[in-house]
Amino acid sequence: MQTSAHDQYFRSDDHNHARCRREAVATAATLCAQRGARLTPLRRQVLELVWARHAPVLAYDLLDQLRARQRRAAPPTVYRALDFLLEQGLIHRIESMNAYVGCVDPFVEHAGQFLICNRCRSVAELDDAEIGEAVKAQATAAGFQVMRPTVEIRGICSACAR
Amino acid sequence: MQTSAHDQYFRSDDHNHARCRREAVATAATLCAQRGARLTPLRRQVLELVWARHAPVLAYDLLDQLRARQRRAAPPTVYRALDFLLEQGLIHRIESMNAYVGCVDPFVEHAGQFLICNRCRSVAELDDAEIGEAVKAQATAAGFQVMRPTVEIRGICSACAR
DNA sequence: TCATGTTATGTTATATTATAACATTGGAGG
DNA sequence: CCTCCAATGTTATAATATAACATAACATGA
Repeated sequence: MQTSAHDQYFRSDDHNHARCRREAVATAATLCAQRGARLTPLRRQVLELVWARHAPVLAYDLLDQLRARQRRAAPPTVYRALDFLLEQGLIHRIESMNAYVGCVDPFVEHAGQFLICNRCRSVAELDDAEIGEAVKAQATAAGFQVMRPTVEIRGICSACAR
Repeated sequence: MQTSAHDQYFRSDDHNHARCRREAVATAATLCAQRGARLTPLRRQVLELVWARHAPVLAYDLLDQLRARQRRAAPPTVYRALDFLLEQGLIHRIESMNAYVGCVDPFVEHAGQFLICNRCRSVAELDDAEIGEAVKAQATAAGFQVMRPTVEIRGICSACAR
């Protein structure tokens, strides 16, 4: 399989995504166990659904999918599970899409920075120090105390630009 | 009147905001005239309402205010005016709040970066080259073509932290 | 001037996203 | 087992946004 420098950002179409998802859920289970947080069957199921792709998923799409899998579900079912996963840092909310995406590094808390393709919707999650420092520098100059930085870069990924 | 280094970011409570608003609307009129875009009474009125403060305004609050001023208005009335103002670069949408804020530099197109106080909701609009370049560098490394960068930093402004 | 096409606004209905409030269930620890 | 608290179920509704079509206003060339 060929690789390129871009691969560390966006996943190729043919990467083993089942494995990504499996590992993400396993990691989540470990972290929750460590923290005494309960990754219930519902929450785990929602996490799996969010991990369907490296792309943001809408809350009501999750709702439809839960219902398709014979689970009684209403909007709060989904939003509460998402709230739990957000609190645990297992997913991120993409503000510019009202959507949710799995966190690729849930071990340490971080807001993340996202490159989001407008065509295929794929997301690359970054945690770039230079962006973070540039933001911090401006905040400091303004006497501003950062609580939650949102950095979402919309555009076209290399695969879609070809 | 005392000033501090922070003033170039957030406006003090006692700045002459009526003047900010007047100038913003005058600038908008000039730009629209230059471009052959029509800043109709409705659009101008919405722009004035968005400029009520240096803080994001919700679409349905604008709707209520239009109605309070004896104008027949429905949601599309407001959203269409907002769309026009966004297209002309006269306002920005704050994705993390579903809200809209006046652009402090509408002469050149730019996405802007925002420091937003969670307490008083005041916004400081930046267009910092370092942030922009750090984002650009990551995008380039990922082979990603940036179309619309969203940078919204939520936190506490210096006035509210005191 | 007025006929005409185009842009802007009015109007009604509905889609989409999210939360409030209260009832019920189920698990963990005493 | 109890008991309590956390999790989920359930119903209703709030908040944000757009679709679709009707009417009005405006610009411009005949």
